[in-house]
Amino acid sequence: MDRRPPRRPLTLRDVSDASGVSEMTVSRVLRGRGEVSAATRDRVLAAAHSLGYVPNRIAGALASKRVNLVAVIIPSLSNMVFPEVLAGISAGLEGSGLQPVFGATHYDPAREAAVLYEMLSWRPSGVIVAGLEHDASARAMLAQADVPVVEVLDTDGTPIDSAVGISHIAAGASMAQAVLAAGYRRIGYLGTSVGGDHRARKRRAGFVAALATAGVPLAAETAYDGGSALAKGRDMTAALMAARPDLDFLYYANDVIGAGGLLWCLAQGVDVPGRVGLAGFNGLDLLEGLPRRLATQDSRRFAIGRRAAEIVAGGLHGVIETLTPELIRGDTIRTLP
Amino acid sequence: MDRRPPRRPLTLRDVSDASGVSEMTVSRVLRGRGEVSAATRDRVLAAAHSLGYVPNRIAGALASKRVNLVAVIIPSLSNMVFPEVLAGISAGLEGSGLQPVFGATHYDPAREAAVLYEMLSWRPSGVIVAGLEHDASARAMLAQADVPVVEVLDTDGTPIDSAVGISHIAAGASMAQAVLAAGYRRIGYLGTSVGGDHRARKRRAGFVAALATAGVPLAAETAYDGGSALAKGRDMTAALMAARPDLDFLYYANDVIGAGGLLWCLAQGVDVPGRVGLAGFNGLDLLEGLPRRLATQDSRRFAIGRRAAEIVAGGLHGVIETLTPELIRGDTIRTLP
DNA sequence: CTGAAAGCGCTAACAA
DNA sequence: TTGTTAGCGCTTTCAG
Repeated sequence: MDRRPPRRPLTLRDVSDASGVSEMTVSRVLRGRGEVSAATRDRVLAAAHSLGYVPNRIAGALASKRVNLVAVIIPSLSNMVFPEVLAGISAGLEGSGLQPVFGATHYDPAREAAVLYEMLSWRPSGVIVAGLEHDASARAMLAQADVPVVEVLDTDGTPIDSAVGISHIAAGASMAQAVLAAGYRRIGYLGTSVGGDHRARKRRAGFVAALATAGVPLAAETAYDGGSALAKGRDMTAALMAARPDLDFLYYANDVIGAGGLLWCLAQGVDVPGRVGLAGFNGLDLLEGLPRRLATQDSRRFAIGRRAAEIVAGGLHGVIETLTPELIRGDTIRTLP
Repeated sequence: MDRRPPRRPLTLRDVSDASGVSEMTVSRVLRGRGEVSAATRDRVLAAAHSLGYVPNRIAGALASKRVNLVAVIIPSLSNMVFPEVLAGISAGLEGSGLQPVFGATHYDPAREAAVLYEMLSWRPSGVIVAGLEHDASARAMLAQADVPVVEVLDTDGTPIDSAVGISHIAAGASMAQAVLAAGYRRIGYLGTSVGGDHRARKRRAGFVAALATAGVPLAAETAYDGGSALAKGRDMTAALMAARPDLDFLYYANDVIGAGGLLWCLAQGVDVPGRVGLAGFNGLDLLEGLPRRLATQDSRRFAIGRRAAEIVAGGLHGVIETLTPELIRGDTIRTLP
């Protein structure tokens, strides 16, 4: 081993001195650009390696105007769904040399704008942001950003640049049709009270509208906020069924509360799907281990993240892709009326 | 899709021209540093705002050698646990002006080193990395990095700089003692086959060692890889109990497979915790909604993330904190032998 | 309180 | 194939 490296951070110049090759050529070797003789390359790499040199991308980015960062802005990390989108983004960025930087908004438009400003100050090569709803300031920044901007998870609205997602209005409507076709008529909705969750709101709206078209009103509805969603689903279901024992179908804002409701029904010996039908949303893996499979719709979040990343990596603009959320009937919607 | 003509990005100079104030003073205003008259400040802010100027932190970081990025390196995003650590980091960074940049290693040491190199090239203000096990190259880079390095989730080993986590060996041992005290003697372990999961391996080792001290051998063991963990837990449990019906306790590598096992037992009418006791690990919220609460240990992942972030934000070095994972007995370990 | 000059460490563009 | 010359857009430093 050589002696301890200096506390002063190493620069290209150190590698240049150690190898007797000009800074420019060292730079070429380290980036794998341009023609460099094998001998020179070896000398440079040996020097860089033995010094433990790590290039300074800040300087590199400033000089080249190329930044390998992608800004990712999502509401939260606690909701299972977003990490899965991140995983998809991570997968889609694979091999492109791009790296995700993420920020959470906690469903607060002002924080979204602040986080976005912060991220744009790094001049990322692209922006991926959840949803189509942004405040005026965020909207202006996104419109001015001269890089791919992909709004994900939702296509019910007008994107600023590209969008990849599903129509939550259509998803709600599609579920309503399946529920009606199965003969259920006294239908309750169990949602969340997170004001900023536009996608849940749209599903509910699509669901209610489709019911209305068939002359069926929403019979009851309730909402929760915070805490363990599985337990909340159980408790909400117990409360709603106590208040409205006539209900024959329960549509949940998401699979986790739906699973809680399902477990409650099974524990109570309620006949599912005969006496009461159930459905959630997201298509979580989780459901596969339950004693009975909850009806749901696959929200395609991994695929959405991956596709968004590909759009950014490809430097594309104006791409709009609406994926179709597969309806998974599971065991909680009866087949015959 | 289409492509857009590049626009020249705005610079300080544009704001300077628009406001008639020198670049230097504009810079001061925008950073809130130094004494600037209210009148000048207002003029500058008005100009910056109306232009939609976003500062270029790349240039700023190069000039000031200050970077508001924190590198976060975790094995994966699909395992619930890591997003929660990220959420803790996000919370701990709140108000510090620091932003997390994350990368996933997929439990591959070579990828860990590659991701780390990539991140260090941005000269982050700190590094938070999962675990104490790294390859020689990663270890060397971390040792040379002149910023806080916090290894999280595990304290069974020697950290490079700081560490915040729990002792998984002790956690396994502690669970073993609870199991033995309850009188269980024919004990099986249900784990994962992810080779790089050092923490699960350490829990198992601590568990087995503590059993051995009491003269009790591990009676059986099995492992899974991939797929829906809840379903896997159910299937593994079914298979193991079929092969070894004499087992009276099942220790799971994590709560999700444990929950799957619990649901299977309940569905089969197995007397839990009388005939068979069960325990998992992590203390997931999920468990609160199950018909019976699985015994587990809180792995303190949010707190760990937050604390690690605080260490980075504080610029601290050499801090070692071992949190204690609370034992949650739930309803799946009997109280009397 | 405000401004001018001199880089930060690297790479584009050109020269040799 | 390799080297030289200018910056990239900002902040530090020091002068007014």
